[in-house]
Amino acid sequence: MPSTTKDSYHHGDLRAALITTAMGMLEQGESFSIRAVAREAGVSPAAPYRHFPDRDALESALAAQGLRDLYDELTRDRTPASTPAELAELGVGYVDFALRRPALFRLMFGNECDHESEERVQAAAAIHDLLATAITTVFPEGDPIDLALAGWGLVHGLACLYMDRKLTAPSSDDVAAQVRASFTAVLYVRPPA
Amino acid sequence: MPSTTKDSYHHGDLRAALITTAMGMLEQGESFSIRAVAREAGVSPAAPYRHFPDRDALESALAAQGLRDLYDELTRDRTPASTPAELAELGVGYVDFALRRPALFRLMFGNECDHESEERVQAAAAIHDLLATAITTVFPEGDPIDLALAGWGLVHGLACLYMDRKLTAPSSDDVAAQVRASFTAVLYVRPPA
DNA sequence: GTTAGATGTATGCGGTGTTCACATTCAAGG
DNA sequence: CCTTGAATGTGAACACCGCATACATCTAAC
Repeated sequence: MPSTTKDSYHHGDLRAALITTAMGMLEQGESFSIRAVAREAGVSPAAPYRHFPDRDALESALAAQGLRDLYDELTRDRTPASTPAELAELGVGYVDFALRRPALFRLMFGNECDHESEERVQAAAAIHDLLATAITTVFPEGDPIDLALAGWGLVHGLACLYMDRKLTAPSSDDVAAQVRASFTAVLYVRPPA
Repeated sequence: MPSTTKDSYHHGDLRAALITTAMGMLEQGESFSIRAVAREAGVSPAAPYRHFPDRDALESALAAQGLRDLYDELTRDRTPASTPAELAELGVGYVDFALRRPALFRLMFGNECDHESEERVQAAAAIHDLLATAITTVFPEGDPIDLALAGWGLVHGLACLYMDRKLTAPSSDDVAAQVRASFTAVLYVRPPA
């Protein structure tokens, strides 16, 4: 069984080590570079290219992992959303994830994600399904496509705006409160006759 | 009157030339680098640093210009929004801007925008006001803060998602239609009793 | 006119992604 | 068991980047 540390010429499981190392860098502070990841993994700058054709491929692997993490967070300790309030909590979870792991979130949603990696599309599809079923359950009479569009757009926009400091809140609890408030505001407002 | 082309040791108006050159690069294709801008302006790589302390400062100037452009687009040929449909058109304009000038849009909204440049905050404030008055005019009875949060979040999220290909549409007209559809879907949906 | 400040240049440092030739190791077949 | 080929690592290099520092040149104000 090959170990994770490099006690010989060959690393053992460099691919996994690169991913966890890069993920660790993403968690604390923006930047991550292939060279820095290689350095921290105790390997030469060219070694990562044996496992990922280029930087985008590594990013894609990280993004896929991030999508799975997000899905897990949104489903853990929660029954499928069946009320507007529970739907709002999905949004709160989405925004919270973005603010706790902004660099990863950017990798997941903030680029054109190239030409799909299979695990990535699959992880994204799981989240899409989660949203779609929640929407149709909570609003059986509305247009599910348009409502999902609006719901995703709303929480994604809030996530980005908080992440980039265009909106601010004193604490993550306040962020959550504002997400809920915007959600109910838009749900219960009546256009004037 | 100094010309824009470099016919002598001094450029004439390098600061403006750098901004327009960089803006031109942003318009077509993502990247822009200080060195490339300097190259295209026919000037040495270090020259820009006489006019901008660092890259962020140039980006801030570009972002400010972008914010003014966005404001102009949102107000040109339009009366102040007084109906939900007109409010939706503001959102359509916002998303359309993002898709026509994605690299600039990212500079405007996709980073922490550091420590404010004065022209930048001012340009941003103008847009905030535009949104706030539109919201209070269209929904005099709703909570204006929460509704503005939701409205901005919605259109910003849609803009980002289309920009990063998480959502797709055949043409910009289709994007506009989907923005309107999500807007009305969320406005007229009734939470089940 | 001289001189001081503004503006441009040349050069260099440390960083990046990526490639290429080469080294080492592992795993399979004779 | 030994050979051999594929997988995986190394080292050096290229072209780019942001940025700093020392120096050159021009302009404007006294």
